[in-house]
Amino acid sequence: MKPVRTRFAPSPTGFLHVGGIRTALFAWLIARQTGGQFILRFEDTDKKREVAGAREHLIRSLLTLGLEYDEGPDIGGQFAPYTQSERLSSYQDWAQVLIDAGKAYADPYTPEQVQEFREQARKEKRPFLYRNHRPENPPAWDGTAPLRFKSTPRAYTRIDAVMGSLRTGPEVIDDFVLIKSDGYPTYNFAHVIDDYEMQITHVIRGQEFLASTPNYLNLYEALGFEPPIIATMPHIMGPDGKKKLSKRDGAKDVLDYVRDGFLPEALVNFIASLGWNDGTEQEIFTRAELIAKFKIERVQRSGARFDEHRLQWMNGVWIRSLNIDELYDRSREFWPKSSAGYDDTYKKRVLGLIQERLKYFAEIPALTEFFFVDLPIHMELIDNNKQLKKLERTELKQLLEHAHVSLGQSNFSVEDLTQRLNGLLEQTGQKPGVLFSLIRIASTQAPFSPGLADTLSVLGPDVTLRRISQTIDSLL
RNA sequence: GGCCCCUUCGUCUAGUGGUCCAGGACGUCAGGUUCUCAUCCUGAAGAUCGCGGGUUCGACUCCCGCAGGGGUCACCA
Repeated sequence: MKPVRTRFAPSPTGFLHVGGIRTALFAWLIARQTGGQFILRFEDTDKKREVAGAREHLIRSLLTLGLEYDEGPDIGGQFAPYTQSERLSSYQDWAQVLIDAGKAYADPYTPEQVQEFREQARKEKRPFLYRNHRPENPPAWDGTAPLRFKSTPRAYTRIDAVMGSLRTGPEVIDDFVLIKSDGYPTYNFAHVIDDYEMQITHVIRGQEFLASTPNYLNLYEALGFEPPIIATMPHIMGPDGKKKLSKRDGAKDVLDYVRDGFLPEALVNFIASLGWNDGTEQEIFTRAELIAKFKIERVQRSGARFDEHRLQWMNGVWIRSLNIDELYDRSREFWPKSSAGYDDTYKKRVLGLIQERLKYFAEIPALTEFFFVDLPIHMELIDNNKQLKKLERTELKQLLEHAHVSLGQSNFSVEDLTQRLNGLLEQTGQKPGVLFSLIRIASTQAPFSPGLADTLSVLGPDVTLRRISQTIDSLL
């Protein structure tokens, strides 16, 4: 058995969205579960479309999600280089092989002429096939004209690891361009050569390549290469469920999710579960479980819609699974400016209180602000509270004064606070819905907060009593 | 238009002839957990399995049509 080698081969034309990441993830999983290699290759044969910084961005996206590769443009490897623009001589050599075998020829037409053929076909509502115009005696290829593949049209029945058995007729086979007039190979040619030379065993790619795969098969035959196992992934759809998720339609960069405080393990879990499951009712998978359980045959053939709600839920599950030290470590850069003067111990206590309500780290400032600064008095929190608005201001004031006295004697441990809070309930004869709401609002001025005793304990006596006093004053 | 792929609750999905008048999860709604938000627990609503034919004692599951959606038909990948 040949060692498994999979690859992810993006073109450096932009960022990586969830669709791209999923392809990379599945390729990575296959490599990891078989002890094989995962290779990164840049397909940069279209100079016009290249975006500055895209290479670094792509690499960072993969590494951030933990999809580390064994060979790649920046780290090299046995089959370096891993950037197509640096492999031109390879393509030249194989092009020559094809020319010598009578399997490639120079395209004698001008782009305008080819365009005309195309228009004509379109007008006749027929698919465009270049080979209908294949020249009888093409000139020798001097590198200035496109080099075309001389195809041998035939039907194919093939097995796609995801799509299953696929059948196409000879009408889909055409003489596609191998080498462009600018000297660069097309994707169609370059990837076949590279996959062969890099000994790639599994090609995992998006559905947009499904239609051209028979052409690649034809080229593999002409070159005498054994084709790799091919797995074609359905597209991930945008929110409308129709179009494939694309950058134009607001598909987000995966790194944007990381920037918003989504955990890589949650992102990986979520992306894997878009179109794949292990047949059980398990939803949460660790990286190790994915490696152990992933099966390309179980990947869904239909496109899946990207549901951010579900991602948030899953991220929350992952956040809750972390111990407090690790959670704190991972959330460091998300704390509000106002927390700067507070030490790690304090912030960890705060984090412990909000852990179960966090969906992603970018919510931390909104959830924790009142632990660091006094929020302005929000009287409408009282006025809009359906229990509190029934009471006179003097009554509210009295309740807070009682609380101030009792809490003033507390050591502010959670136990003591709980006891005193319960004591106040008896003393005032009020229901928790009234008393606790009031104290909670007075001491936080926030629309919501963690449990009262926990919150007060973290806030401490100085802050708690000061804020209660301030609220009393503003009730006058 | 040709060719190819797809089609189960709003969403992600389980399901490979009978155990499915279809199961789980997210979301939604209701109730509970001494206050809010969240977590957690319980419960509810939610899919005549795209439609129509067939095969079969029996079909979500097999076959054939149709419809809808998507992809592709570049010197882009």
